[in-house]
Amino acid sequence: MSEATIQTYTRADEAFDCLQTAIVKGELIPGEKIGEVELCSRFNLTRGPLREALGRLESRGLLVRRPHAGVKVVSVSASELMELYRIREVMEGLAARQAAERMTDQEITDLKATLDTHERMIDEAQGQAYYQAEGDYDFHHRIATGSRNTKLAQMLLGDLYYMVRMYRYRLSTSTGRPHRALGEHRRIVEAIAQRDGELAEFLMKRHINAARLNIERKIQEGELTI
Amino acid sequence: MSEATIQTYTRADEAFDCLQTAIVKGELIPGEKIGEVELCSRFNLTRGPLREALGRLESRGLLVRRPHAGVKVVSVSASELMELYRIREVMEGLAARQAAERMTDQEITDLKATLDTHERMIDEAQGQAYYQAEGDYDFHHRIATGSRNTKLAQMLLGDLYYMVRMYRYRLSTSTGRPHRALGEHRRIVEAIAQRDGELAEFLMKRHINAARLNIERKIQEGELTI
DNA sequence: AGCCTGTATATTGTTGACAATACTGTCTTC
DNA sequence: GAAGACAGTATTGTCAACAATATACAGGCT
Repeated sequence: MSEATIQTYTRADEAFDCLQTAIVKGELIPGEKIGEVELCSRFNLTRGPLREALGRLESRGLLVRRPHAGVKVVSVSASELMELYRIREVMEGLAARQAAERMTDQEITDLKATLDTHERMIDEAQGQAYYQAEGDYDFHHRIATGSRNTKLAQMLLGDLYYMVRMYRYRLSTSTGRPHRALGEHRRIVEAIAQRDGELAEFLMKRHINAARLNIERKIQEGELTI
Repeated sequence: MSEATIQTYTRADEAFDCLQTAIVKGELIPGEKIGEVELCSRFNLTRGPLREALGRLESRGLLVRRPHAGVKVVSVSASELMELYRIREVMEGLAARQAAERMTDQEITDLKATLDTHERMIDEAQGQAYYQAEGDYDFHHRIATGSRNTKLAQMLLGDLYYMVRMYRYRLSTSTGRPHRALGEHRRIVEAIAQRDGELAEFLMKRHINAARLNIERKIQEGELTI
């Protein structure tokens, strides 16, 4: 049965996916109040499944809801975005450490291969921040999964990354940073390949801290308004 | 208006709270399949709001849902529970550090006062694990809130604690551990009072690690089956 | 003129009925 | 006698109408 893995998708799941990507891609702008009927016609849904999806999104912190008053996309302030990076720092540090202990050799080989792909992507898609961001996302995704820590991966992939990506979509990566980030990625993978969990954790924390400082600097220089 | 803060509660919120506490208190046992209509009659609800609540709970990882097949309470294995503690270790470490930097003097004073209350609780309610657990929860709750990191507090209080409490309800605290835990709490508060974030983080991580080892030992000794 | 109050309206919350799907038991066949 | 297929049933997913509430606007009062 090749179709055994085809899980039946319910309308609520569909609604959830649609809304989540719409929020991440910035089609629904933060702070904007959105009506239920408008969303229904927009995504061809009925209100039942939609409300279920809204509940899930609210629970994940992507929406805020006031009873009888409507829902709106969450708007994260600059300081809150920085706090998000602080959380990522410790959680992904843990993920890197556990990945070093638990990833299979095959997974590590694949991870190295993806880094090569990313390098080509950065060279080819010169300045196209979108693809660079996707590459970065891919890397962190693999580490989170490689940790074999179900809840940790769930929290990173299901919660934090969506919120971070929501902002990464609209801020261009600074020139030079992608190459530096790639170098940092390589060192982290090196540590994982050597099964040095402590080092992998340290390097990952420093990597995310660098990304945070990069954004912080941009905000202070006024290049970026959130 | 003293009633300005009375947020209108919707039936879905009610359903969510009911189910969450029912799961945490063990009234709904893990792995057990539960029907929607049964839940409705049990909590005097209708299926609409209930389904919304189920969606939220699934999104938080307290329930697992298979389309057209029903929902069941998530059953966390022993190793998964240990992973939960690993996550707590890094996240609460961060919370303690930020709390040391940001809590007001008043909050610290209050925190010290609650520790005195906990001490009395432990002495009086000799062996009554329930109250001891509540005191412990209270302490960690205050630290998380004191971090002034909205998302961090949300993830700790809204996600992790419920899963941990779900198991703490059914496992008795070992004799001797409450007093030791209280001592550890005192040292953490001491570090926070001295605004020593680094120390607070270290002590909190060690505290949670000790709790993890305590449970791990019990499981290995067979005193505890999950 | 500004503020408060009351009503109208539009939006959200809720309900119960209907449709689709997975499980269970029985019957048939090997 | 056991295994597979079929149908019935019970449960979940979906829908559209109804009720409740917050916002907005208009009118009156201070």
